[in-house]
Amino acid sequence: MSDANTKDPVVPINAAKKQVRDGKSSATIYDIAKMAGVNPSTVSRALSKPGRVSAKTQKLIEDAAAELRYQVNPFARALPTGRTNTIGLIVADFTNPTFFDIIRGAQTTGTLRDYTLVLAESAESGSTELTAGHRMMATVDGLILASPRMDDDDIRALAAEKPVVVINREVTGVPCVIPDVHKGISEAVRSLAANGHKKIAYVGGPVQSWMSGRRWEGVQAACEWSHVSALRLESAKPTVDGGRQVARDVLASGVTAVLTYNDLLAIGLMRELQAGGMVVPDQISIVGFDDIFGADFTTPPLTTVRSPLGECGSAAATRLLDVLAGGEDEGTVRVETELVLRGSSGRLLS
Amino acid sequence: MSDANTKDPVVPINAAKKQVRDGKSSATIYDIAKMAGVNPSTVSRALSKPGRVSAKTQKLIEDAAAELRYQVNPFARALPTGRTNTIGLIVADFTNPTFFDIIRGAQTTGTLRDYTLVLAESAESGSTELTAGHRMMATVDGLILASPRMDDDDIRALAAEKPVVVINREVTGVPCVIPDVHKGISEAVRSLAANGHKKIAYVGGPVQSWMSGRRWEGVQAACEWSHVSALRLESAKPTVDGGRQVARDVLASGVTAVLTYNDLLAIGLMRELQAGGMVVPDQISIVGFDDIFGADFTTPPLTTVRSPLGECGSAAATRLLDVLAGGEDEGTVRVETELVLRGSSGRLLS
DNA sequence: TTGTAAGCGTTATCAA
DNA sequence: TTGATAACGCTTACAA
Repeated sequence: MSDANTKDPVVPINAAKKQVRDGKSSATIYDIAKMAGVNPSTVSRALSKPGRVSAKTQKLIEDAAAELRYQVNPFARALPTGRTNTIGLIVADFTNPTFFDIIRGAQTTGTLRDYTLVLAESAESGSTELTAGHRMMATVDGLILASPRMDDDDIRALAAEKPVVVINREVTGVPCVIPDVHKGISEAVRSLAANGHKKIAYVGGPVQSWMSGRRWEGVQAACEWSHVSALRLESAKPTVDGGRQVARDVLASGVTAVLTYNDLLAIGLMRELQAGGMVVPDQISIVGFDDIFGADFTTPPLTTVRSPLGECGSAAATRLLDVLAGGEDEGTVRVETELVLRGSSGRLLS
Repeated sequence: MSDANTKDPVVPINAAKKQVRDGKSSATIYDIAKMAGVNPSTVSRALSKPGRVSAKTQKLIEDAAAELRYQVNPFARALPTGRTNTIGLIVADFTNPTFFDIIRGAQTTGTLRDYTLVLAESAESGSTELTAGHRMMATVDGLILASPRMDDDDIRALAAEKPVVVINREVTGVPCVIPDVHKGISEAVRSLAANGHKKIAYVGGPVQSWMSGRRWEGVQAACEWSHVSALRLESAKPTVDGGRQVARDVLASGVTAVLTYNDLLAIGLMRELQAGGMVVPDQISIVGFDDIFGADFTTPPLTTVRSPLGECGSAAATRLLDVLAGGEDEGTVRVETELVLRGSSGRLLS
């Protein structure tokens, strides 16, 4: 009776693996139990929640576990509990550095709280994004959605399955964390106005982008307040290339300053303008959005409204983990934006 | 008999979860079996490997699965098989844009082959990195290590557990994918020599960095070949800031051109030099390494030896997945580097 | 405080 | 070709 294996009539499913384990791979709670002379369930108790077991056996078990270099098998644990200790993060586009900071933020705080981060790109359309979301739901305890293209109802459908936190967008009924554009934009517009600009343009991002809409609203409001006129231009895509393409519209519009939906657009626009012989900021001021990596590499360095994306990522992870830990949480968390005044904006010389 | 739950003497472990499932959450092969009027094991066969089941029942089962919106439970599957359909990627530093391309590459090809990518940062020292690696091993089928600080033996120890592929470094006995610096560097040095440079410096990265060593060797070889003298300078850290700090050493060395271990160093160096009044490339040429995102944002845009990092990531994932699919694979795959000639290098004017 | 045993969803062995 | 069933490693209700 001491060794059940010897009289086991059926060959274990993967004898090969077993052999390996006996050699070096990870031990199970059964191994620990045998070594400590207790029952496996006691081992389980000792190793999961503290204090459910006498101090003596606790030590016995911990020692055995250490000696055997025990590591829980997350899959075996997930099966009965349903908890995976994993959170998912879906970003719209790996190609966009905006998401780098978000990923980093989420990863860091996830790891801190002993959660694994799994990453997916939603590419393409809102529908494939929804599919990706559903698929991911199978493996994670909760999900962070960064700038999803899905519509609100789809997001709520996802949120009905498991906890979801949305970044860069507000969806009622779902916890969200968004940069509060107000402060940063008014600082930007005030700065522009103070430098004598009377007419500015906002270059929008994708039309479906919730964030782009908010930024445009913010620009309008701030302009009104500062008595400068604002007009909206459209970009084909929110990239450096899109920025280059919109240069002629900017020129044609006759504005002396432009805010763009994001830094990539701003950089493309600036370079195209410079290539055409214009001097930034002497002839035109350019202000980007986000303060992505590399925004200060340009000459002049880009003035931009900083979105604390890393903070968003980490705030989102924190909220998600809090909900998973049993907290109730709804509504929107706002992180402050601020103007980062660098060289691409300033007084008109002419 | 129609509802087993009512007469179940023992309350299921997570009755709450069960209820949810009955409402909407995912069905199991038992549900499908019941619906299709077959045994669960038949469902398993039908759904895993094709052709092990009669066409008729196959269809029956597939229809039922579709109707129930069945999704395998990866955890349940992982338990008996040991296969998780997950690969791990450990990067040294989230803060370094170099890794984003690698992540993107690995992610993309992983997803393509239906594998999930889990991400970890190894932060700090080689020892925590080893720990992270071991921990990760529990959850993944294989591991990609990007520029690890671990020593070769540790990497081999990891590789003994499960398939490992290393990026940006060569470890004998472990499949590696590395940029072949030779071509890119000789192009760079030739270009510099053709522009009349006689004495150039290489600004090294972290001393333990395998890659930095190879690059220095490459520079030496290429310089010898082109009859220009090469000297090596050290940086405190491989960042923009590190680049700024090394500026005075560069100045003191009297070289007219410098290659740096990476683009970040080059950018920092260039800005510091420019801030001190030097004109790039008229007074000094600067060549970076990697061609990271943003390398072309500078003025002048950075000349750099491009490492196809995305390709490395995707090649590593491909190799790993091939090994997991049963292929034998060792040795090193090299991806070609090339000079990207932009504005920061050129002829000396003086 | 500890042991017993059922159950999580899947795969794989064996028998039919 | 299909059905019955043990096994994967862990958690937890219940009994002791």
